Amino acid sequence: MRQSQLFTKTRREAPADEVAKNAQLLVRAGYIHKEMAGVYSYLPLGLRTLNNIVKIIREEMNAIGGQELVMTALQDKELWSRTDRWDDEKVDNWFKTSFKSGGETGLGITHEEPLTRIMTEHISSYRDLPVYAYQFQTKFRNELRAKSGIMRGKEFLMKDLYSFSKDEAEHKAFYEKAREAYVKIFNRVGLGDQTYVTFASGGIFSEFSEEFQTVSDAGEDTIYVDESKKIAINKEICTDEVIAKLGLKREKLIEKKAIEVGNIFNLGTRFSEPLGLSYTDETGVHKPVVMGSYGLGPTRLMGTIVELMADNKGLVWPESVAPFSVHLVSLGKEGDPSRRGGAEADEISKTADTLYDDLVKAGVEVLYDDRDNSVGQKFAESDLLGIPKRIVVGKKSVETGIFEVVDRATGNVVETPRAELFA
RNA sequence: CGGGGCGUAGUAUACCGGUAGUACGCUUGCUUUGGGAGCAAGAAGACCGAGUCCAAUUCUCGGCGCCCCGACCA
Repeated sequence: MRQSQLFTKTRREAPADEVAKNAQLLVRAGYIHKEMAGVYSYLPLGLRTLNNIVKIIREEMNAIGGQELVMTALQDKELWSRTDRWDDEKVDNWFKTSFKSGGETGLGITHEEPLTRIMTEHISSYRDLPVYAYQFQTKFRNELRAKSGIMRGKEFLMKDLYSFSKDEAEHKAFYEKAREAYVKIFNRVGLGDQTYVTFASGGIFSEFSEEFQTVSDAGEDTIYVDESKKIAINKEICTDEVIAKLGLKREKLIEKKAIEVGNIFNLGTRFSEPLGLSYTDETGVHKPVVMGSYGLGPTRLMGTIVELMADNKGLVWPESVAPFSVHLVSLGKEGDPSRRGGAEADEISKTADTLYDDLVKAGVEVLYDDRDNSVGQKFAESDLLGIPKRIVVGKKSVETGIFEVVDRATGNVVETPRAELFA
């Protein structure tokens, strides 16, 4: 894409109403727009980044047998009443509204209920199980206080997968696969080293749930990490009893701040029983389906990547999620060759144009800064945008066919012959 | 929800009970071009409502919005 066509602009200064690093940089770089407190729009660069994250998650969910669907945002009050999760006393962050025709509805905070009901129409025999279904959907949570930029909003994208299994053993087996899939996802987006499987409260569902916590001072959670075993315990439940149960030693645990980037809940029959999701086993006996839920927020993940990787010049994206893989920066200017320096500038511009076309033809995702701005501004903006590789087209490139390739993360510069740019 | 703070051009900010200033950005022209360029000219602003006052962007009250600390986060 030509940058002259990109409608978003960068800003030199951070917005006054943001404190979180992720929001400051994403707004400055034109990736997102704040609509209201805790409510953000994703602009072209932000959406491309988010879509890349979604794509990675989708691939890993499909790899473990997940079937993608999408459910509604509007929720059926009657359904949620059956599991006792409609009452504001029980769940306090609903956005509720009413139909003109009468009756109440709410915007989905999670989707155990609707999916369980859907499954009652499709699951009736042991032959129908197991089933793994997931979606990417905007969730709405009426948080009293949004904070931390895109990491804790009132409206946010969530991948939620639900598993439906015959029994505990089958559930457990999938649970292990889902955990492995999560590990792969965090590795692929570059957070693997700092992300820990963390034991936390199972809430109303079970003794423990598992969280994936990425160590960061921007986090809201406190966890105790055993670095050698690569697992952690959430502070909420970190008692001597729990430590012993998990086979850990208090002396080896280190306190860290962390961001919860994913979680897995054992749901048991918490939803299948009240909603009547059961199957007939081989012997003709009716049994409730055993469920699990597996959440992962792509938008929060995007914020977490910013928090961990950005530097004092701006965003830094790993190749796997970057909105473009190459930022082609032309130092030339299309123009009148008869003017002083004009011929040279025009040559540079033409060289860059041709390189852009060839890169696009080769299938490279490239953002081409073809604008007529000062060099300093172009480089500063390029740093802010955080695209992993920058190819600079200058005088030298025209004369020698050698291009400067700058690695955004390390700042390393490599003089590269044209042919190798396509490698 | 408890406590605190703040609402001034697109953005970031200053001052002031009497004509609202600066920087970036934007427009036009000329110059400039390897790290957010220079000169000149220009467009653009007081969240909403009520009150006090000769006069309110400024003071008071209410509303709305935003931020921070805490609480909450199935």
